[in-house]
Amino acid sequence: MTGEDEHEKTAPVTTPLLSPGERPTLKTMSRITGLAIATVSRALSDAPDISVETKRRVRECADHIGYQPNRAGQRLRTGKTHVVSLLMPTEPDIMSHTAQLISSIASGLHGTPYHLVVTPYAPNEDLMRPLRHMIGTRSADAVILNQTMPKDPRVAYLMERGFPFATHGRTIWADQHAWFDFDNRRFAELGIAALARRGRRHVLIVAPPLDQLYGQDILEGITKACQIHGMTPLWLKGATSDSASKVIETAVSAALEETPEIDAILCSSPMSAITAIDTAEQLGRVIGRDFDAFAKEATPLLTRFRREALTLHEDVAKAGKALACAALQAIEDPKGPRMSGLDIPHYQDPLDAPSPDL
Amino acid sequence: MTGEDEHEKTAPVTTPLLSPGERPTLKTMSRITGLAIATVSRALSDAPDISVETKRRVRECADHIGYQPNRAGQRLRTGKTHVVSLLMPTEPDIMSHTAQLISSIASGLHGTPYHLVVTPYAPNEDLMRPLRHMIGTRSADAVILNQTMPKDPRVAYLMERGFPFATHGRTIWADQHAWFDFDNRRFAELGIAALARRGRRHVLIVAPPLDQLYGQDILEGITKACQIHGMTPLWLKGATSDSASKVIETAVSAALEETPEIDAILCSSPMSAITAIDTAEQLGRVIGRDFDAFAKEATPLLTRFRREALTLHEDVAKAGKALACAALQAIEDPKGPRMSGLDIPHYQDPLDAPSPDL
DNA sequence: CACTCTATCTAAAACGTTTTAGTATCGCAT
DNA sequence: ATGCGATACTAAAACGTTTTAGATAGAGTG
Repeated sequence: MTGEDEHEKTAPVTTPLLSPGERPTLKTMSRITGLAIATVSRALSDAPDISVETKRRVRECADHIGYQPNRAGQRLRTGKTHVVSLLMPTEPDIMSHTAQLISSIASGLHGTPYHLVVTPYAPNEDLMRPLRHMIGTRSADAVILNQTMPKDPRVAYLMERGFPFATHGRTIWADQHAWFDFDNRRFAELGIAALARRGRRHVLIVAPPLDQLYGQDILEGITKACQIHGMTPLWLKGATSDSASKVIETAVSAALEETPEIDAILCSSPMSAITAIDTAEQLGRVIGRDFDAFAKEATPLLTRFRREALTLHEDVAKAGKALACAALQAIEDPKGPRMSGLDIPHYQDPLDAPSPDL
Repeated sequence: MTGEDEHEKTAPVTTPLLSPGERPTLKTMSRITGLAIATVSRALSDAPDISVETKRRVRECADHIGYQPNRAGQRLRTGKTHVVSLLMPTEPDIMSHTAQLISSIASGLHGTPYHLVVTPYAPNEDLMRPLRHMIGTRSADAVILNQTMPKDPRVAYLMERGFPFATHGRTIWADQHAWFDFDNRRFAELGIAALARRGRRHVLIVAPPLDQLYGQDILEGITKACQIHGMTPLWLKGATSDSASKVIETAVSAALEETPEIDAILCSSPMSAITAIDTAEQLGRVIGRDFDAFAKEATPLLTRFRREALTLHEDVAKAGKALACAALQAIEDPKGPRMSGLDIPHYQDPLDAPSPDL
């Protein structure tokens, strides 16, 4: 506390407590404190036959060097895995994006000795905490992140530590790490094109939040496609595609009244599309007649609830497989080439489809 | 092959290969084959300096006693955890039942040394395989099952082995193991009561599949409640609540034409409810005027898409927490009291609610 | 025969932890 | 002095695996 590292004579040339790459273990602390490994262990587990002073010292040392017990050692010794397993059928039912992603990543790991641990964190929580804990306890060989932001601090942290990982969604460092993403620029182009084909000219855009890279891609794709197809984009104000449905409703309602010539809606999420369509219909507009709507969806939500809507399927299962594969590859060769890919969407326009039997 | 255990003199009084509770390890096989542990290990990993004959013998022995490597040992030695971690935000968005369950179980484990591994399996796959593998490799201390059937063979297996577990949904052995379930009998009663209050008399029941216990509860609940409220239940034929929407559509359509006096629909899933409502409306009936619909849902699907429908919320997050807790308790004391609980639903009828501002 | 080579196997160490059995020290009653 | 019982610590074993550095033996070579 009193002196920094200014003059060396005060400190009795302590051997460096922790050599650079060394992971702190009980042995490390035993060396530092001069106590036996057993004593250190028992001190940390608050055993009754360790003096309070020793416990204090050990705990201080542990805090200082950032000791976290090695799970494998504990497991081997105690026979406890500290794992609870949830068996889950991979049903092709209406699983949300997340569930489907989990399921397909785990499936992608099938046949390898790896399995998938799910670590949820509250949205308002420190993003880094679960990551630090995972790396600290060495409880995984790789990590998969989703909902990555352009300058995601987690990605920066992982790259800096050289820890294997893959992201669902790109970052600004996309050329330096493994990722998988959906080609949202293409999605935007396909959407605008499909709406233009139906003779629509004024499209209301329910845009995604712009803090993730895909939002910007959609923005650019739409802008470009609108120029090509001679359409006028109208960006929804005051709401994004993941706003609460009430908020979207209000915003769409206002937009439609302000700009009555709107004859198309393009949404980046099925939920917002449903809300937008409902709102338009409540204002007396009929889908398919007065306007058309285009949106992407990971699970057949819109397809089922609003058959009139034009939908583009986002293949989450494919993303899961790819991410599993990328994670394995990153483990195998952390310095090696990074697997990544854009999933180019394919849109089959109902106009071109063989007429359904309805 | 030639002789069974008829006369003992043929076999040179082999010590029992595997004592009763013993888990086969490399040491076991070393003892059996007379080879060194190292040799056994290297034979299994197909090392180049082991003779083919030895490899054959070792592999045979391994198959015979059902050897599966201990993950903790491997992890400790190699430093590889064989875990890939997926970081997942616990967003309160429209997560499906499954995703929400996963998320809440994992949250329930927060603060304990346990974490959640998700093991998906294909619906057509052998139900027991993932379970056997998990127990075989000792890769978990407890398991949580969902979608349990009344006589679920997995439950029988786990009880027989004395392996800690908890189920989402009851079985016929519910008094002997930890479980958490939703009170579907009560759901049925509440639904019938709510429909009766609206003056409905002929209710079409889109029943759940009856291979799970909850289906039978709903059945009984409805039967009893209909008697009390003087309602006539009409069981949908040819489809259950998890049939494909086309199937439900056809069945509901047929039912409505055959029995025009139907003025209510009760569904055990939101998806089937949406389909049923749509079908009824396509036949010219208006919800709220000509009929009412009641369904339960885990995520606000129906609530968002069909606000006129009456919905009962099934609290999956609560189930997740309870299951996590039950699993931990089962680990702690496998012989101890089993935690279990019925989640009694509470229904707030919109008729009683303070009038909304719409 | 001695020497080297190769093929096959083994002993032992190591990973990090927890726990068992024990040692040393001291005060205190015999 | 001797024995006894705490108290506070430690040495060593064990968990199951993989890997390193030999060991053994037989074959081929000079």
